[in-house]
Amino acid sequence: MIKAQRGTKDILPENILTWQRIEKTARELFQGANYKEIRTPIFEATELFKRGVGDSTDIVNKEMYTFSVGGQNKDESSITLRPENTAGVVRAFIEHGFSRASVPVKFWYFGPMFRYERPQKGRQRQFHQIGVEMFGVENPSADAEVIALALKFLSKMGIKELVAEVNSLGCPKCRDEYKNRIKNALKPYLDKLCDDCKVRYEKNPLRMLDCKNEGCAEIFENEEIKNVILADFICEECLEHYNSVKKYLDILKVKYKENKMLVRGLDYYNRTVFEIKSDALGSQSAVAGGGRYDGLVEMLGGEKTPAVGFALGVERLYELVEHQEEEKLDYFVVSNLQDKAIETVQYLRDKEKSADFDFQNRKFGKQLEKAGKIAKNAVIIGEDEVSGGYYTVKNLETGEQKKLKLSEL
RNA sequence: GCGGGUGUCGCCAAGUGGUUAAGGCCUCGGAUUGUGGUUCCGAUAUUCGUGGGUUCGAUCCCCAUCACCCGCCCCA
Repeated sequence: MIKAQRGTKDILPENILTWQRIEKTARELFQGANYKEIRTPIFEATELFKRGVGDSTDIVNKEMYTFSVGGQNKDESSITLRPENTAGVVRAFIEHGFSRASVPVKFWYFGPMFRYERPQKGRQRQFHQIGVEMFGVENPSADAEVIALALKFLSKMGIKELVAEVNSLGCPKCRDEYKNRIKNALKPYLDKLCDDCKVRYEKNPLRMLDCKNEGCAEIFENEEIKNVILADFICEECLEHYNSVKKYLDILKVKYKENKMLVRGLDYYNRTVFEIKSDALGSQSAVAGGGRYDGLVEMLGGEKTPAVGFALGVERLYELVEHQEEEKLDYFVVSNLQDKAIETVQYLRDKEKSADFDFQNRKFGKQLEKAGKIAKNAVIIGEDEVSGGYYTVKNLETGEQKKLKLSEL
């Protein structure tokens, strides 16, 4: 038997209502905030993600669905199922000349992403993200709007008491200096670090900071090291930007917590980064995450354009929201006169009522039993009704019956 | 990629080395050829994730494999 591929899931009718509610809430909220929906392709040139997401990230190194199709030149034909959507949106932004559009350019999206990982709770190989991207605004009010929007969306979905964790990674310049200071401080302990951290030490020292390895954590607890880590390293401009973000968050009454250890795993972030977590999710606790990526548009060949955005994991959100029951049909037509039944159902549907009938023409009692399970009302059509020129409508909750004309249904 | 756990009908779930693998829900049929959601009766797993092995015999023992779950890593 052929089964759904590992790490993929069918979204069944019994679950679809919640998905639709998520999508509807997103559309209304984001469009109301002047974000336009954008739908970009599921696959892109592999090169886009290598440059965009970053060569040193796990996503690019071991989690991409990459394959070649046709063509002789492998570089040209190598495509990848998108592991995230910021790179694709940036590509579209550049390709369609949005840098000429009036600032800010604001997009939102909803769609499947693909990462080849070991599946777990809150982690699938095909998963869905909802996200927003805002281009062209360096002002910290943009960062605050995006963070507030993420929280607003979650609260509209009925999830309260979530707190955003925020941090600033500084700009490339001050961050490099910070990296060097951390490397210098940790140099004497290099041997004691875990293997992963030894690699990170060279490639991306900042990512050592959220290492879960006990040995490493112990080293970072060391007074001297801790001081270096926790020291404010960001430059004047970055600090001013960060402080303004926090000021705007206060104005927006957004609850947030500063977390200096917060480092995002994608290379394109600078300055503001944030994450929204829930402890109801187990070890995959981040529902949403994002930040500023002022260098990405230029890196992908566009004009230098500041940008900020977030992405939210729909499957993780799904775990947190309350699910609603399927709504009952307005009418179920109960009749052993099939001609009448199918005709009446059509009539009801034309009047924008939800309606169905028994295609099997089962016994009256069985039809009514089924009606009781899936509909609010039964429309009964038998010999009496046909000869009398009326329809019997039975309210299936109260048991009350009425004789009505067709136009009164 | 590395550790730990699980795998019996669509769903939940008992079970034991030996003739027919409990039960509940759902579904279907009947009691009831025009009035349901209560009740009663009946039907539905040549089969116990898959493939091997041990054994006179295995759902229950062993090995492998796959899938799922929980951690690590990383991310949404």
